[in-house]
Amino acid sequence: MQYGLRYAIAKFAHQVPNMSIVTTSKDDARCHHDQQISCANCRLATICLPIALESTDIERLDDIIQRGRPLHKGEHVFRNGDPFSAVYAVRSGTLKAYSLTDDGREQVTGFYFPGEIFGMDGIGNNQHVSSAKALETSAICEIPFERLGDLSTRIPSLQRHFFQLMSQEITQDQQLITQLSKNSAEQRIAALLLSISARNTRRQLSATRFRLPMSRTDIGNYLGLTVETVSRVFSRFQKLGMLGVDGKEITINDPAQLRKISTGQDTTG
Amino acid sequence: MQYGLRYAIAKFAHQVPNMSIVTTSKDDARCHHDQQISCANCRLATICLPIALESTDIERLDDIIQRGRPLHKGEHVFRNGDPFSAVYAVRSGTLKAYSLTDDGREQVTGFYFPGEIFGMDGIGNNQHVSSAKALETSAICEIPFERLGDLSTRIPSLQRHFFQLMSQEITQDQQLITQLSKNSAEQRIAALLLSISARNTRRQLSATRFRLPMSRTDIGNYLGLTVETVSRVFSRFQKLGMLGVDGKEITINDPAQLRKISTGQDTTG
DNA sequence: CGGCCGGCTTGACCCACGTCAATACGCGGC
DNA sequence: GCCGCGTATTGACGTGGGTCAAGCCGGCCG
Repeated sequence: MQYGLRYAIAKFAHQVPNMSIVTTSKDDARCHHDQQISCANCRLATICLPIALESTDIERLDDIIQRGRPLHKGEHVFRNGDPFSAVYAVRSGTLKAYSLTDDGREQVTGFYFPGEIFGMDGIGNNQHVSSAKALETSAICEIPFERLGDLSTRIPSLQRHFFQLMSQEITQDQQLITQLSKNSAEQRIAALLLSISARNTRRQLSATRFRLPMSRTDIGNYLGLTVETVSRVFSRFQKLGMLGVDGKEITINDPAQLRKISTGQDTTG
Repeated sequence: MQYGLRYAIAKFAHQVPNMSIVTTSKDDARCHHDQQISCANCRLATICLPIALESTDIERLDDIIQRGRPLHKGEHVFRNGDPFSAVYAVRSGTLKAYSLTDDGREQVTGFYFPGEIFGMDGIGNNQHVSSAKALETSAICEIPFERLGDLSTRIPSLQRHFFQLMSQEITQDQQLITQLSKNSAEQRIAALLLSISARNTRRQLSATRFRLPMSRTDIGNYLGLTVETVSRVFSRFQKLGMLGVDGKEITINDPAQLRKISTGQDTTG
């Protein structure tokens, strides 16, 4: 009940991080107030906080960010209807955001990787209109919004940064809208794989080999497709040689071809 | 070239207005700096600016908002790629936002009615990632973002208001995503009609009789459907008696039934 | 080690919606 | 009033991906 929790193992972090950092371990969980982990030395900060802040400003930011223990797979950060009090940054692991339709079905609205920020949907009416849960063991930073607002009035670049974050979320949503309304199953899946690949690159991970943290069902749900279709497209891509698929382990053999497909410039019948 | 224009006939305005106000007339167009139209006396302000501001604060806001002449049907406010410098509020008329896919097709991402704010997509990377054009003769208010940011640091409630606006845009986009990925043509169209009806209500216009400002093509594009499907659904709804359709003039005869359809609770075969 | 359960794959079938095409409507211009 | 063109309607037909129904694989627990 209540919120999910406020499990922030470390400090700030945001839109696509730098490095996967140590995976959430017990050691991290022990971190406390005086720990070495802070925005100032977080390796995700270059992505999460790409703004020039005075070190005193970073300290102020550090002060408001909450820590906590790691989330286990399936645990919620917040649920639809919870009062809104904070936005969150992924430090490690992966989360998904989703909402429920009136008839109770789930709609996945996004996947969040280390360095990315989520939970901004709740600002509008002071309560979350979606839920967020961990797809695997994850660690997050909680950024209380009220205090962030206060801080923003004193640090204009921080305010601008948050406007940018929200604007990016809007842009992403609109890209998904275009996908859903115009593109075929193959195009959507190619685009998602490329998106994950790009986000890995920014975290300095491999762009061509990675493990999908989400299930086929989640992928289908996110892209407006059924599990069966997702599975079939994966098989087709593999058969064509552009993709290696071994369960959740993905190898992109032919990024160029994948890009062609995603943009509809594919010539291969 | 350049921006579209910066045609703001009046002052502020935002998320769904209060009243349709005088339609854009030559008289409005003559309004100048010292004119009676300001945020303080704009009838849309209760919707556009639902925050308590000191009158001195309203004056400051007034000072930064640009005026201009009305836009004609088809004119752009901004285009994809234009540098971002302002957000806009609809004062009268209707506009659509859209982007182009890589292969040049249009994707309508939203319709904007009097009192609603648009153009926030550009904040993220300082340039617009969509275009906005007038569907009919319209008047808008331009709110230079840089100065708005400065002002927000001095008026915290204004900052919060803009965070809320952007959050609402995110929520709306996510609702559309759900529509596109889960709902049938009939459900999507029923939902759009109800949305327009609700927005009319907030402007104190009729909830059951109105003129659609956009073409069937735009509706289809927005909802991820073809013109033909839109037309067929309209005909079907009319045949079933729940809707009166006369070109762009719409009469909702059975809102309850429409609501049932939009939420998938329809029983009628 | 074996059995169970949840997630994934594959096949056969079907239907909502897209495509193509013909026709009708409505509005502005002359 | 008539012409012309863009927008809307309607019909006939095809298909991408949904639905239903079997398997299958792999991890976990006893």
